[in-house]
Amino acid sequence: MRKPCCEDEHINKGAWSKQEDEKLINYIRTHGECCWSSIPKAAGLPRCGKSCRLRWINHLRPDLKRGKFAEDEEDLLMKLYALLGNRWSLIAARLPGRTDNEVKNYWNSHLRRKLINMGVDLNKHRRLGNRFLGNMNLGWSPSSWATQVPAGSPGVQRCSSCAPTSYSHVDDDRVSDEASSLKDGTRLLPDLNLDLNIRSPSFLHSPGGQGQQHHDTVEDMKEDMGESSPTLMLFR
DNA sequence: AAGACGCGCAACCGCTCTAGA
DNA sequence: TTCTAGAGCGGTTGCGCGTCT
Repeated sequence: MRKPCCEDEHINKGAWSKQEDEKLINYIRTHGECCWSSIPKAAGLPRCGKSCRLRWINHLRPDLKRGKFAEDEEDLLMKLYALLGNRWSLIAARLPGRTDNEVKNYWNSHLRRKLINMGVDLNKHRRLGNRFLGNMNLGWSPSSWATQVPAGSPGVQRCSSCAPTSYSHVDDDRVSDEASSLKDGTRLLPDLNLDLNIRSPSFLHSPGGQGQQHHDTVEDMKEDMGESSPTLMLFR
């Protein structure tokens, strides 16, 4: 029987109060993000470390972008879901200012329904294999990502003894189980490019190259396939 | 006006993974 | 090598709010 992480009866649960938020923000501004399990005691918060971490990551970080998803974010989210599946933290890492929880909620409440309404069977949908990925320009590199996402939140120092937390880097290893097996054991995701320039899948071409059409852009594909939404094609 | 219903979001739960002893 | 604690993740739940009847 697993012991609950917050079994202390003095631990608060439920919505955070303004005072609690302020305590946590002040503590992290002073000491950095470090050792979540000790933060509640050190900051004088009647919360468990897990709860503090979640509150900070999902609501208090200064670099968060709130509000409705823009159309391009929505489009990128669909592409990333097609590529990564329900790895929300990885998807969120590629949507600057968005959290995994936010991405997950948005997917479940908006996009899933949208796709279902469009007749996309998400149960049938499986993550794309190397057929498709091999034709996508996934030129992402950890260094390029590092230039897009700061190593820490603006104005927030990091404890020198601690590794960065998840949103400040992309956890390549955790992607590896499926993605790494896609292409001769070569890890693909470290090369993921946020541009996600999609080239038409080779399986759409005639195999011999005779009469083979080369689609350099999504627009080309749309023209050829008469598709209104290139992203939707990922789910078909 | 009020009760029912649905939706969106915040937070919790329980699991896996990893690092250190 | 094994054990343990902490961190992180995805799934699920519960609450508040808006809309509908």
